[in-house]
Amino acid sequence: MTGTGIEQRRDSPARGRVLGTATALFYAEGIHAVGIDRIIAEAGVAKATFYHHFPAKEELVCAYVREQSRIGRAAVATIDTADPRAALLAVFDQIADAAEFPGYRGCPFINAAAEYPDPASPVRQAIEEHRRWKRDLLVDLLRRDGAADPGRTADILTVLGDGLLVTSHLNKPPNLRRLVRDATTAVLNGG
Amino acid sequence: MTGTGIEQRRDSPARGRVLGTATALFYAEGIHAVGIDRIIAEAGVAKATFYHHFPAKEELVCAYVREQSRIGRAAVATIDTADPRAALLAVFDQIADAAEFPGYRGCPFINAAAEYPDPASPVRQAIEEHRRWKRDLLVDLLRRDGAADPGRTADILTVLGDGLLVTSHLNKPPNLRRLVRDATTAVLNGG
DNA sequence: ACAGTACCAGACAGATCTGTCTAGTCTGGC
DNA sequence: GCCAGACTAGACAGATCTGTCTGGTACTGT
Repeated sequence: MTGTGIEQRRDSPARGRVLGTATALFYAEGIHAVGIDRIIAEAGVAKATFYHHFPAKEELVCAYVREQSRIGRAAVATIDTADPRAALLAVFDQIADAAEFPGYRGCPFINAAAEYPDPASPVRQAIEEHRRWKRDLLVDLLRRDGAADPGRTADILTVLGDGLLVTSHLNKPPNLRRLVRDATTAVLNGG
Repeated sequence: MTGTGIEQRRDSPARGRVLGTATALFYAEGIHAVGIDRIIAEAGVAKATFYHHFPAKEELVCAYVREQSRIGRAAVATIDTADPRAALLAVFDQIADAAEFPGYRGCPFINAAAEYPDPASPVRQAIEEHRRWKRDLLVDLLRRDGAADPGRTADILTVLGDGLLVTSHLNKPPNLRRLVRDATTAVLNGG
């Protein structure tokens, strides 16, 4: 049996163009602020094709969140985890990388959650899944780094990460890269 | 001359009802998700009255942000600042207070910024003004507390505050109050 | 008595949004 | 040859959104 049906549907060029366009627009301008008409126009896709791949806008928003999650996981996957301490620092260095990127507009998950108040909504659950993944990653690295209480230190690192993502967007403090490194090191040593 | 014109307009009962309703709805459900029709219906105000006080929705959104700023400043104003160190801890304790409040949905300024991408927009400038006020507050208290580099420590405390506001909403870590206190103390002693 | 204003009720216009539907093209597998 | 499915173009319906306008009531200061 060849890869028909769902598999092909997920890989179709039109679907990819829609998801790519939506990812760029949703992140840059917000989700409620971008309509379907604009997405299909910029993706060069017919409306029927869009609704063929995504039964409703919310499905597209979920796919957007999962796409952002995929991008984040891919970035982390490039990190060598042989040395857990170095890997933890590298994870946080990536925040500084992202913040320097032109068009940086904060954390896509925090921003999306701001637009979806209901914690039970599929969008929020997709966000939660990503945050669970990230926390599990931190706990694993911290355990391997010999942290006394990996769970609690992961919570503190989560606070630090969220804070860095927000502050680097809304305040743009100077010496962000050093601030990230110092704060991370302080938590890991003093944890 | 009596307090006519702008003064009276700002204090009118209808305007207050609109702003109060909008503040509750915008915070709870997001800004783009709440329409004018719903606000005036729940505030019990005629449409003409609304547009009499707020020429456009964006004016109301700006007033909402300033109202949230007023609420935040009022909360801080209750703190005794004789002891700057105690005052700093009290400011961060208020984050834990807010996070325990039923209906807590994160920081209204961070959430609003997520919906207004243009940093030059009036809404974003109102947000920036609040964040400037908060940073100035921290710098002042830190200086009086004898911090070596009040500006830099204020940046770190801003990261911490933003992180706590976000994480306490999206992760709800256990022992939040102790986490807030420990993290703040660590920054103040180690920073 | 009068002007000004704040207010209410609700129709209305015009734009935009989501989502459906029709009608037809192109391509790959059988 | 034939058919299923991915695709395009675009009309259409119905809801909702912002903002305007009409018309009328009530209070307030002069």
